[in-house]
Amino acid sequence: MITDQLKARVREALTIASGKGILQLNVSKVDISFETPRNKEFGDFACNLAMALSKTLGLPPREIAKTIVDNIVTGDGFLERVEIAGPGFMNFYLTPDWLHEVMVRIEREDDFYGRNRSLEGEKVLIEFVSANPTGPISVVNGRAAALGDTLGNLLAAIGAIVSREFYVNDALNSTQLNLMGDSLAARYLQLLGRDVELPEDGYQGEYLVDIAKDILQEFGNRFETMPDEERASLFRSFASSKMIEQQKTDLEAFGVKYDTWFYESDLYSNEEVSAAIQYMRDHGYAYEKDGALWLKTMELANDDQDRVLVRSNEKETYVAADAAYHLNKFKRGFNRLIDIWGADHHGYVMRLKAGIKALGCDPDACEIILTQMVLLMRDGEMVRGSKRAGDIIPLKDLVEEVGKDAARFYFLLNSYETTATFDLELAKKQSNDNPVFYAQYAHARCCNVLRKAEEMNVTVPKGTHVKRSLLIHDKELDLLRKLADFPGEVQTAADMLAPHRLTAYVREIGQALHQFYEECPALKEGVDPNLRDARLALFDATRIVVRNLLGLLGVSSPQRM
RNA sequence: GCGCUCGUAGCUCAGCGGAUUAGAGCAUCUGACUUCGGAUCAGAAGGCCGGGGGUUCGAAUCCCUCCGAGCGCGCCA
Repeated sequence: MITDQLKARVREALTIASGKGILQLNVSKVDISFETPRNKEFGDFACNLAMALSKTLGLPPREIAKTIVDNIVTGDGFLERVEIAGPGFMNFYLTPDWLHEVMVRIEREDDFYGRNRSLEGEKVLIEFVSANPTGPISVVNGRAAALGDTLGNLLAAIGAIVSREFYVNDALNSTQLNLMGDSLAARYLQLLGRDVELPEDGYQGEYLVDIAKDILQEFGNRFETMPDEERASLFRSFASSKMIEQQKTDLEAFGVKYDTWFYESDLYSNEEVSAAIQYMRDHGYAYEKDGALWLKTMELANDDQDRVLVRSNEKETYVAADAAYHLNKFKRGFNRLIDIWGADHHGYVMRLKAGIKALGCDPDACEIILTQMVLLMRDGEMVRGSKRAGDIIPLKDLVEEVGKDAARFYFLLNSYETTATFDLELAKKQSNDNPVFYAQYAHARCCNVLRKAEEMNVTVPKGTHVKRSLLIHDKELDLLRKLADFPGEVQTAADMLAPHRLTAYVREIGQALHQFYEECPALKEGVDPNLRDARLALFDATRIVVRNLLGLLGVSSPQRM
């Protein structure tokens, strides 16, 4: 990256200065960082090192800056000059050549432009959505789905091996699932004309009626007369398997595909839960009280009270299963776990971390991302979004209404740290204004110009063979600057686990492209062929960057719209 | 009551220690079609960055406090 070269220059200058005894510091320990100034007048890159060093060196920032600048190599066709500004900023002005070279690089790296290997060797497991199999994927889950999937793309882009996982809460002691099975059985019997009521607090959603119809069609009335208990267990498994199937379909329509669907029930059948509990006992992290088994979460994770692992009725709690589950993740070779949860589970973070620690694993290797709530609005009223009451808004509906691209982009638009209000009507209405189209149009526009060139029998030239130094128009340089930012933007977004930065960035690229398009014609009459070719090459480079960027977001790049 | 999170333009949000003008989009108002497709571009207007203290050369950004909103505090998941 270009800033690495600048860093090397600065480090060189520091070494010289400290060699002369002007600055007294351990050069290898100095952390040098660059930023791209908001205002172009402040150069291509700015460095605040002098201010940062001011305290440790006991010298005024501007004086330090001067020493560094005096010892830095400039005027060699790469770095034009360095200026000191304001309280002690060093502003670096590069020759436009470096921007022109970006075109060559983009062309050469093509699909790989923007990627790097900084996370090589890291094996990351991202677990997200993991909705109970008691209803369809809702728009509320859409946020986690878009976030998790895109984070996966991002981390993979910087070299990690990424696996996406959905945890299916299908354990036998799930009361929700039992209730769901009973509700389904009631629907089934109702369809057969029997006068059966839904269980109290049962699941009211229409989707259960649909599933009941499927069952009726496939198996007829053969479950009508069987003993209640037998039917209950049968319908419980029907309910969950049908639901999971549907969840898979809905998520795939949203562009999310998991590497694994991990069943909680497997943890039990493989006795991993009991083994985990035994381990905790053996290591003194669990104790008995009031007939139950407790985990020392106070000691392990500063919890305000200890938590139950095994109830007095001998059923394990969620803590036990989840600890065992995370141990399983580590055992599969992942050295970094990312869990995406809704903010309503934040009270649970400590417990899980305690559980992980009690099993001898490193709690810090597990990052838990809490997405703020998505509040539902319908007809101007808040909706609780309860699956039981059947008032959820399915993600499927949104995807069908506005399309996968707009739906995904919608959720990636802002940080997961802010509470979002979701109004389906508004989302539909706004889909025409969704910035995703602005970005996609930028891509289509590039394709269009290139296509037009071919129609005019102009061969689209390679950036390598073009007179790049002709690109000196403000809008050309602005666009090139944006394209040059891409690798850094990917890195930052991945480091911060913040995909929403990319949705902001893609709009900036779009803007730069559209402005360039307006002001810098390539194929109009009277444009010098050399300039025309250089501009065509720039369109092509932009096309590649936008396509790569949208790809990271899981959004398609149409050639025409 | 205790804990976690969030308060930035009319609305939806970026910015999360840096540069005397705090940025986008939508909505509002003006302009640009003899066009490489206007799903575009140019411009205007709109803010004591919830209030108050503090740390710092420098704060929307870090700390404290108050106010407001959301969410948690089960032998539920």
